[in-house]
Amino acid sequence: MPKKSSSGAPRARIEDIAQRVGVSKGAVSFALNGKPGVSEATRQRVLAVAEELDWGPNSAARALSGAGTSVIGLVIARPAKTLGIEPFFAELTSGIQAALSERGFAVQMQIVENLEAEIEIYRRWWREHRVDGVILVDRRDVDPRIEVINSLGMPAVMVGGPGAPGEIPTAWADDWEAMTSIVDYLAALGHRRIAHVGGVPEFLHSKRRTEALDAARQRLGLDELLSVVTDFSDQQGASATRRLLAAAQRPTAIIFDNDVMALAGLSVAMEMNISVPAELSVVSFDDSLLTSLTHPAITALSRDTFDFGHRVARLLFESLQEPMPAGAARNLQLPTPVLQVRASTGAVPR
Amino acid sequence: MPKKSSSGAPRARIEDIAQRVGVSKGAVSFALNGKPGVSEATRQRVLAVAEELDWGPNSAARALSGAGTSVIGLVIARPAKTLGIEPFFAELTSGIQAALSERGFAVQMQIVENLEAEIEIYRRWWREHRVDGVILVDRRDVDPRIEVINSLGMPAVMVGGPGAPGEIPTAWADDWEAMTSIVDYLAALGHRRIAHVGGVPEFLHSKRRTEALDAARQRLGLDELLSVVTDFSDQQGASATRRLLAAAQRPTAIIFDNDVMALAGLSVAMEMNISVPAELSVVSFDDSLLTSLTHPAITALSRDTFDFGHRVARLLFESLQEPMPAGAARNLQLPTPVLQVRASTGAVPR
DNA sequence: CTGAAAGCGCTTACAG
DNA sequence: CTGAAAGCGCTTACAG
Repeated sequence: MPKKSSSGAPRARIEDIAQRVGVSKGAVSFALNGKPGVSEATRQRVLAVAEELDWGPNSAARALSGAGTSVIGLVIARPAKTLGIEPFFAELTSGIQAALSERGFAVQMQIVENLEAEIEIYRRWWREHRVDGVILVDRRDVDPRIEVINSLGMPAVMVGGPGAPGEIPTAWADDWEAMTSIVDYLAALGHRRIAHVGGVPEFLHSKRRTEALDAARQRLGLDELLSVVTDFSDQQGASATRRLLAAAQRPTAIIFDNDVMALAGLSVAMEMNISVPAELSVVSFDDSLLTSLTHPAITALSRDTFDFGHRVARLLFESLQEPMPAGAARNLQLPTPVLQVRASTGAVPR
Repeated sequence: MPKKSSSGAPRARIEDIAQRVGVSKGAVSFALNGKPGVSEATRQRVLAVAEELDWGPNSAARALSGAGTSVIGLVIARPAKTLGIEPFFAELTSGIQAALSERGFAVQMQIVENLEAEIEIYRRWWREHRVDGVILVDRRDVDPRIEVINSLGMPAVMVGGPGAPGEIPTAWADDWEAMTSIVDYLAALGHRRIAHVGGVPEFLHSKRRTEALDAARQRLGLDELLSVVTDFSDQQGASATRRLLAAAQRPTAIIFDNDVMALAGLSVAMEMNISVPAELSVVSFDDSLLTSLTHPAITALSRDTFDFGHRVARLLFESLQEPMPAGAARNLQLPTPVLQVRASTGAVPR
């Protein structure tokens, strides 16, 4: 319970404007909100005085009289250490914010350690009327959040697909096609031993990628290699790479599920004196500044993550305005990421 | 104005609890908030029913009756592109959140392009009672935010020092000493031509570092070299490095003001076939996963940024509880970052 | 076109 | 120990 701050002018209320202008509070409210019921002359006076007093609506009062909070929640359940380094979320958040602030919404954000904590936060935020809706990221293959969100009746958008989870609108890019485009490219360069350092298999996008890789290998008659499972961290990316490169028949190309692991993998190759791309091609599934910072720069799937965030936020707004009829769900397929070829990939070593 | 969501159970109110238990709303409020005025038996019944109904306080109602919003604001005025990649802010934010969520506070975050936009957000958030206080980062040498915050009377903590700006409590680490420790270390390795790829000179910490470097050079009798000014971005870091390394008398060591630029600088050195650390030592002022991901790993000043955020948040809580008497200001000096020596530094080339 | 009044869900003196 | 009532700052039918 913070006390009133000592200095600073008291913040104006509608009452103050009403007194100065000499009309009722109701009239001021109508004038400020552009509703009919006041003369144009009164409206102008009200607006002028509001400006002069630097008035703004008390968000608590507004929320209490049914207007909603104009706050959107975003919870990310990943270890803070690895999160900090992943440019993806910062860009996504920027895009979300850009769309939200156009409409006077703010983003309330929280980083937590696991899914249980994430779910508990949704419950609390909803119970306490802290947000009007949430954006869910890192969709799971089997995702307990969906049932919770639906039972709460909380407006939400899920990032990750394909397929609509119950009534929750979903925005997704085609990870299958994306992975296929990488494998086709590497196969065209002559690679037949293509390894994959994947992410958390519980994440739907990770699973889709691994499945797509297997399908492509079969279609193209490539060697069967395991996809290594990691937690997306640099450590696990590095140790997976070490294991792969130490094998008798080492791969000629490795696909990493994110930019951080690709970077770590590149370092490991240098450590082991394996030249990239002469002896090993490296591809990252995520693009970011990181991938062009290295030497050689890393070939990566590129997408406009800022725009992605922007679209996701707009999708959420649509649901806020007219909640889904039961059974229906809005879906938004985003552009498939495009391969940005850089110096880390080349023809298979002869 | 979002409509009520279609599905989902209605959220319980104090009224609902009062009806079930058969007491007044006031009694329920006392019971829930642990205040005297209700019998222990009643309190237990109330708590049980609240639990059963999954009740939580409507934050708008609470805020409106004077309890504050339990929301802290954080605005970062840096280009989203470079921000995404800087682990510093994500770790700081995590630390802040850890301290805040212990007390039921949430963080409202916004990334903006410039200082003017940042200031406008503070005004709006305060006008609209959206936050109880804010945490300011990237302190400027001449910082217009200080006057704005003071005139609003908004509780705040400034990250960056030294010295207290007006009445705003300040948390800071000693950048002067930190820079000195780097230069001493490099000088001990025999380096005499030490260059510096600095950040935005308007930022107080950047300015302090540059001054400390000049002082150390003079004290140690090192060669005078300019500190290059950048915007902290990888591009400017890379081009500054190229310029430095192309000079007739190139430096034998370069100090980079953040990890992203150090990474970019390392890539440039590789591009130019300048071996690190044999021909060039590289030091980063920021430590993060990035610096250990490279090959060679980068020597860097290391600090516990998570803990930093935690302390900053606690400092803000203190001000929320008892606002500063005019003139007084709380200050918190944080541990000076410690040099983490890695493979990117070595003896001066002979 | 305008005013007076009730209501949103809490908290908190004030009576009993 | 408990209840009835006022108040926080808005919005919104309801009368005039």
